[in-house]
Amino acid sequence: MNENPDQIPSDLKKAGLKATLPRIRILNILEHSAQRHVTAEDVYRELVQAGEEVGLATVYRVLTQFEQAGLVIRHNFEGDRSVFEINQGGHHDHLVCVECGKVFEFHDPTIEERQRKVAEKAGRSIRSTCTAFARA
Amino acid sequence: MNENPDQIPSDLKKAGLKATLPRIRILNILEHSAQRHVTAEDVYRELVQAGEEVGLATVYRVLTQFEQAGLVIRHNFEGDRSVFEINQGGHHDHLVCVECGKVFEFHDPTIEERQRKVAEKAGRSIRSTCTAFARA
DNA sequence: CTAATTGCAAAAGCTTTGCAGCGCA
DNA sequence: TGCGCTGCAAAGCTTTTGCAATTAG
Repeated sequence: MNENPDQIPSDLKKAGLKATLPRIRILNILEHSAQRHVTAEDVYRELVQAGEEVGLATVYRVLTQFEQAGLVIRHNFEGDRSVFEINQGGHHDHLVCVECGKVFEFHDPTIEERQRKVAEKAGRSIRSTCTAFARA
Repeated sequence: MNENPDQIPSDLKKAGLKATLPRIRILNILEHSAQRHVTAEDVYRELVQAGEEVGLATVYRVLTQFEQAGLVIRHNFEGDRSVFEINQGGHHDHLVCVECGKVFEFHDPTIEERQRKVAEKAGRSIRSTCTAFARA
């Protein structure tokens, strides 16, 4: 969590990115968005509503850069669009309803530990998890 | 598992689908594909190579119908395309490498049971699971 | 025979890319 | 000032849809 807006520029620099206005605005939105998981379109809409002059392509580019820098995590829950979530370190699992798209989060140390071991056996580390569920 | 090709038509009928040639061929491919997880394009390619006259749109339509009928499970591992897997009942988890796209499967009763409980609390049931991992 | 199904081509989305101009360091 | 970044528009992809022709039951 980052409550100090003035620290955003240095966060960006640490990530090797110039502290440009679009990037600062977008990171700020990601940190304070009401919903934890947002689409590129969501971010774009917020920017436009705030009167910012930003193109959708820039939003996509910035989000991709943030992902590569480890600032955000990209999920493909629905398949037809990506959602982005700010990376605050704490690992957690996602439950996604395939009917309504709703996302629940939960954290289960036992599951996490067992998943970690399986990944380790493959010589890798976990990025994110998602369990699809439905009413059926 | 279904080793008898002649049973495919009845499987389709049970699912409320006419036993048309494209559907029979596609279900057959899903049952015998070398790789468990295939894209619509993969299926289409196999059909064409086998000399079948089938359109890609039909493959997508049939796979979607199969999904709704519970015959296959659709995953959105990569985000840029869906992969389909025949539903043989046994639940299992997926580990997907976000770098190379490789899919590993594993089954952990403890994880499964705990996931099931979380889903139950939300009044739903699990469809599929996916853990994204990478070398990082 | 009749309704369901298919193929083709076109459309629809989401996301990426090319390029000229602008802005941060 | 220089290189990186942005905006716009166009392209690229996967997936869906409209419609006339075909096929299963």
